Amino acid sequence: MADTPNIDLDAVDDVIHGRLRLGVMAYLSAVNPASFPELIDKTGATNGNLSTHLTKLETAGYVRQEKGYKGKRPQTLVHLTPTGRKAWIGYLEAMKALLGHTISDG
Amino acid sequence: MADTPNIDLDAVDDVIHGRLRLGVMAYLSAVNPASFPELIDKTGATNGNLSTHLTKLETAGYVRQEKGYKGKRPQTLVHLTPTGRKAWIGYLEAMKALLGHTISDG
DNA sequence: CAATCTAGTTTGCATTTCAAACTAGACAGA
DNA sequence: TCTGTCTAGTTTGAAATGCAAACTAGATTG
Repeated sequence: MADTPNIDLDAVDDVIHGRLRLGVMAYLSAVNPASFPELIDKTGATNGNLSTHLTKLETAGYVRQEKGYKGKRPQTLVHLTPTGRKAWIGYLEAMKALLGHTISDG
Repeated sequence: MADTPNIDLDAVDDVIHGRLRLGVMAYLSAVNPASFPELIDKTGATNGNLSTHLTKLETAGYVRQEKGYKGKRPQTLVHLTPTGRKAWIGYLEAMKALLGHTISDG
């Protein structure tokens, strides 16, 4: 049967899809909040790069950066927002739909 | 439970990960081969854009473009290569590992 | 008080992405 | 036949994105 798969790329949120941001979101979905150095460690990003991408996620409303102190040193805690979690779930669904087609492959 | 997830972004193949290329690969994983216009239709890409990305996938050895004729009109058939299918499977695994962390979320 | 370390931001270059403009042949009508 | 239009694709240049080097700022250490 030729029921061809529906490819809905618009459902794939580009803000999340970017490789590094995807890593950040995936990590935050399990560990929330996470510190800046922790994210560098886990994702392998440089600090400059991470900073840029966090700003992008923050602009989209997906994370919140809480600038505080750990002792006397500054420490940014990155929180996944409710909006961010919702977007993450949506992304998971979109990807599941997209990636699922191979499953029944012989 | 603080066993933090391992975020292996290097395992996420950038050639596949690009949004449009992801759509092409997903479609080809189910419908192989597919024609150029069919891919335009399914992914919503412009022809210029699709052309560029197919070249990229071809350079990576993931697809093969078979230029033939349907009647007298030219028709390019895009085939997923064995290498491409292998890469696709690898991509699926990488994403599964990355996206899986949320599953047990309450 | 000089050097170094942690934490993070700004900046500029390099790559990537995208669609508009173009090429080329097939068909349709006068 | 030759003019226009349609399908099928490629080239190209402008815009967005991604990345890490260079920089800022305060804390700690010798």
